[in-house]
Amino acid sequence: MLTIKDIAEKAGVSRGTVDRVIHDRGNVAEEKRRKVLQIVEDSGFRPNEFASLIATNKIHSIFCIIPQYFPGDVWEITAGGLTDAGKKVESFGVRVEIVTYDQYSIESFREACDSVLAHGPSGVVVAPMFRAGTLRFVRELSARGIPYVYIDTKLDDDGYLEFFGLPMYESGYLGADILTQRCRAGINTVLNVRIKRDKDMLSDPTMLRRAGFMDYIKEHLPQCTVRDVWINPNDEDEIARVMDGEFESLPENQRNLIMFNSRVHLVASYLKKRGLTGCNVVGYDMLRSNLRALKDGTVSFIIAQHSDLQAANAVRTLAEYLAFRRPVARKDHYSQMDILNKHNCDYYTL
Amino acid sequence: MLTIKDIAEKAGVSRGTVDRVIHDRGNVAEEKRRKVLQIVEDSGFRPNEFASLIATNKIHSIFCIIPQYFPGDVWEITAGGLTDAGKKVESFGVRVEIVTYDQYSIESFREACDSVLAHGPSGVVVAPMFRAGTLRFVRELSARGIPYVYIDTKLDDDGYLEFFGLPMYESGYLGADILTQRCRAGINTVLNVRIKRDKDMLSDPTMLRRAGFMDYIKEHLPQCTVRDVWINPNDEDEIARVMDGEFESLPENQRNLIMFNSRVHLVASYLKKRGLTGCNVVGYDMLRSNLRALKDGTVSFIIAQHSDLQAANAVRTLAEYLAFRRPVARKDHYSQMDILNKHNCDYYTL
DNA sequence: ATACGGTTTGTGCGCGCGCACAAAAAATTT
DNA sequence: AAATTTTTTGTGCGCGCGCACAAACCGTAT
Repeated sequence: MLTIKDIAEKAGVSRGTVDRVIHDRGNVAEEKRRKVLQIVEDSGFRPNEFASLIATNKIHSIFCIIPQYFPGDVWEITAGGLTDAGKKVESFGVRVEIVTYDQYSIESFREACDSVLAHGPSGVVVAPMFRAGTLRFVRELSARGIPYVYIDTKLDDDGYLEFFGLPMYESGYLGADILTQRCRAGINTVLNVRIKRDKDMLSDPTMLRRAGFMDYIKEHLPQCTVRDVWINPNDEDEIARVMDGEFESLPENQRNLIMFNSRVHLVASYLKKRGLTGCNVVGYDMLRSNLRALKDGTVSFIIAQHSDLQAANAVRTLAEYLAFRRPVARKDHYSQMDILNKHNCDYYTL
Repeated sequence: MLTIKDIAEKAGVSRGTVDRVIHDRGNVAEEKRRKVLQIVEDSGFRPNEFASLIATNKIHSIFCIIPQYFPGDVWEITAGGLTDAGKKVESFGVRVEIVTYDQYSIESFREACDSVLAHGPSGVVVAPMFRAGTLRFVRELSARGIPYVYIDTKLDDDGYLEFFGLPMYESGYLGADILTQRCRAGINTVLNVRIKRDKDMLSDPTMLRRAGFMDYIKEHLPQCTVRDVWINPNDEDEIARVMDGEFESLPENQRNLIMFNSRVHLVASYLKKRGLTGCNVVGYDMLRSNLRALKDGTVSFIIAQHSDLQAANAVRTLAEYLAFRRPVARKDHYSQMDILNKHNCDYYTL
């Protein structure tokens, strides 16, 4: 492995000069600069990033801005990924801080951004919900030379370092394919179980999944109707009543259910209570309760998009970029969509 | 972050003493040893592994022993993973070398082992095929204090550092479930397409998959018969003839095919030639040709076990263990089994 | 020729650690 | 008590790098 000293000798200059060239710090005669650059190129020299890390002896801070979350919420999963990655990058001098905002208040988002700016972050991870506010924010970051990474959603600016997202539409399309796998020809009804509370939401991200699902149905099973069933997540008895009502009029071979949020375990509990294991049920996200439902046969498939891993990767690559100056390989990363059933889900717990 | 100097001051000793205690190098008074140990425990001190890496300034070599392979072989995938990981760990002073042996000659395996021992490796990754020979080999490694990692198969000794394997039986079981998903009730025939050459093999690892598959069928679809179809991988015309013959007597809704090796693309080519996209076809391994078959609709599902990633992880963790003294978290790692179809496979290419 | 301002270059120190060797302390022998 | 051996402890150097500061260089004005 080559060192800075080797390069310096080859070029007939001192270590300092090489250092100045490598880091573009100026104050070096054009002629020598070119010579050093040439040798660096030819030899493929890259400064030892570990030595560099301990020499700089800096502490970086990454601030992550995501929506507020309650227990069981999808954003809780994301936050978990951020925290996990935070522990891992601690050893190379990167602290990770999470700042949350109310996703229904642009005001609150501004405050979060301003607060982050005030802390003077080395890097930022942001899950944006408000276009204008985000644009203003990332412009300021760019002006200050602070790298930022989008997760979940991205804007169409090109200043971001990376983007880690979930293909929501595609996961809905996939869900439709998986759900209708079984006896495709005979399917004429699908129940889409939805959460009452979500009815009033301005922008429910799972609507994209629904759109993908609907398009698939339209393309492949035009004769099939999709019926919405609204349930209250906090009232077990009401769920039972509503579902009982639906199932009464539904022939046994038409019990196809899908939920686009992560709460399929709610329906699973109902099915378990009624001893109905033969239904065709598809849900999303690898919550423990969902996995349990897979194992006991009440849910057929779970599609896992690992938003926790996405968040963790965002932090990890940004941390490596800051601490090791590691260039990023690609800008856009879309999560894979794992199809889980009772026979393979045990192998997904890390 | 604490440093050795901090610990030394707290304990009222010098850096050297702390160093001796941490690395169990002896030559330190029992009383002080205990005191230092206490402080290290309490403060959760871990020496900065990056500083440690550059200070030791050692080069480690990992030797990997795997069966010989030809283009398109499964072991080629494994070798790819080893090589990839080798590039990544180069930066922390670990070289990776691959040594192959003829998996039908115990003699050749011995030679490979002896050759590796002669090179004085820092660590070893081995995919064992011969029990006795491997046992002899790993005993010698243990005696010399050289850590070793199993991939693919493991022995029942307990000296290994880690094991990275594929749950073959389970993947066969899963394959059966996926294959028979569609119109489960009506299935009465499955064709298991097999490679003629493999007929003579003493131990074909894919036989485990077949066993898992058969057990599933026995348990869930006892009325279903599994018929073997033998093809010659190098003769496209013969494949067509054989398959034509099989299909002639097979009603359209009984065209269920599975292959337990990675060659499902052979059947896919045939199906494509005949314009048969409605068949129910399951195969294994994420070869590019298999993915293509998924996309064009001739193959329904591919089960991917990522033996390349397994190999890469083996090298990575061993390298980190050697270079950074990172303790290993778990001994046994089984690969996940990803279910791929035409709608999610694009998201799996790293 | 000397002084001066600006540019360019070289060197020394420190980051945290491992390791070797010298110094100090303790134990043993004479 | 002195000499010797053995055990224990402290210190200095180097790993590869970043950064600051001093030294050297250069051209121009005095």
